[in-house]
Amino acid sequence: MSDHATMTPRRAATRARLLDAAREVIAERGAGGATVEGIAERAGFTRGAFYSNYASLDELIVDVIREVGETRLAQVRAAAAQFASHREKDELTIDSVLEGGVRDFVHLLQPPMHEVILQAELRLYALRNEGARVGYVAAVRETMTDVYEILETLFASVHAQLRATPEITMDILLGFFDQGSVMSYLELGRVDPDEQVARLGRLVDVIIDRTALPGQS
Amino acid sequence: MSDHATMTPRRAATRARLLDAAREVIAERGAGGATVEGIAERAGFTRGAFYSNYASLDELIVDVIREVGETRLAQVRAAAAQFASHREKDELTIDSVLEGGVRDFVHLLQPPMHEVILQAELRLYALRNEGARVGYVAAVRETMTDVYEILETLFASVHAQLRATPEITMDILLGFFDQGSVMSYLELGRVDPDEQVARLGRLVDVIIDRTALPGQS
DNA sequence: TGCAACGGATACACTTCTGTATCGAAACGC
DNA sequence: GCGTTTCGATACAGAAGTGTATCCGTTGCA
Repeated sequence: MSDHATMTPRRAATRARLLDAAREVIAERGAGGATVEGIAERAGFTRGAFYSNYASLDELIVDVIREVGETRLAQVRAAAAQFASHREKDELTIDSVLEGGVRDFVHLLQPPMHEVILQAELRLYALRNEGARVGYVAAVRETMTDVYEILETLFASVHAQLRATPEITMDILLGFFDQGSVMSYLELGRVDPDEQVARLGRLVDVIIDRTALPGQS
Repeated sequence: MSDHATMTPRRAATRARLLDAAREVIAERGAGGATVEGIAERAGFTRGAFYSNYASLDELIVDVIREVGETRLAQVRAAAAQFASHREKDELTIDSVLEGGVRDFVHLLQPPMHEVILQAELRLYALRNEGARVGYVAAVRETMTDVYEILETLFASVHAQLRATPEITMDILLGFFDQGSVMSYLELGRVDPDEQVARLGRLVDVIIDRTALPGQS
């Protein structure tokens, strides 16, 4: 199911358009407010096309969860690769490393509002639907593991210590940025990039131990 | 609007029943899936009763947001009062204070699943509806301020320093427990009290500076 | 006691969505 | 090139919800 490689190009393309449409509609109207009719129409099809590709709306939403998870993981890995290539030529002080990290990762911390809403909707959907939980949790955990490895490498390269276990550190990170982006949109209607960078800096000061470090400016 | 003191008892009682029903239905079916019909029926009324008390579903949901905010604030203040009375007779070491804090506040960190879902739904509703944002943000900020003052008093009494600003500290706390309770429900289907207490302890070790402290066990 | 206002129930017309069944057209195997 | 399978459109009946209009019992007040 949903393995695009094993289906005809036409079918794969139709499903891809339905997936895109579903992301939009769920972000706009919520998982509860999303209808087969609305999604098919947004994709430029009728309901007939939908039902010939998915047995139910739930099946499509599970597919959306899978796809969003894959996309996010790919983005994290791309940012990590970019960071790794930068790091080779950059000076290895804690500040330069942090600055590089911010430069390469900060776009992940400023999701547009519809992404914030979509994430929240999918999380809620997973809370309510047993069948979606496994896929959702797996995607989150995989992303967390990747991010934690990046963090560990990053701080190890400047001999800094994370103050907490991987699990706690990742819970802090994820919760912190989730909270920050939501409150930004609620209070300002937008996310301020400079503000997020500053918040990231202050968070780093909390989660790492800077006491016995060389190379501070 | 919604000031129960200024309306007839009958009207106030009807609205209270509709509010309770709305909380349940929103938690079960989402803000998008909640209907006037469903809420009225849950409250034991017909739609006629609903429309004679609220002009629209949106008006009721805004009232739910207000009520949930008030309830949470009251719970926080009750826990704080309980904690303050305990603290007078307890020994003032950092561990006894932390233990007392955990004892009095930990129930706030283990919301039942329907509360977690309701909170998430209301947050999403506020993200989508400009009219609900002001009330939502005010309620969150007021709660945050109260909690921060409690934290500050708590740590000052044992000469401990919070490592970050109030805003950052509260964002970490809120995000951390939001993240933790959601992931607990997704992975275990429940929140483990002992686990949450342990997480709280590890989080405290991250957000405070224990280095130059007296009275550690 | 009587009447006016209020609160809640019922009825109505309208809209939106669902799932299935049927049909034409495009793509594919031989 | 021709038959077969696949894909998407159209049609249909039914379910569920919406907001308004109307009606009736209750309550409160003089």
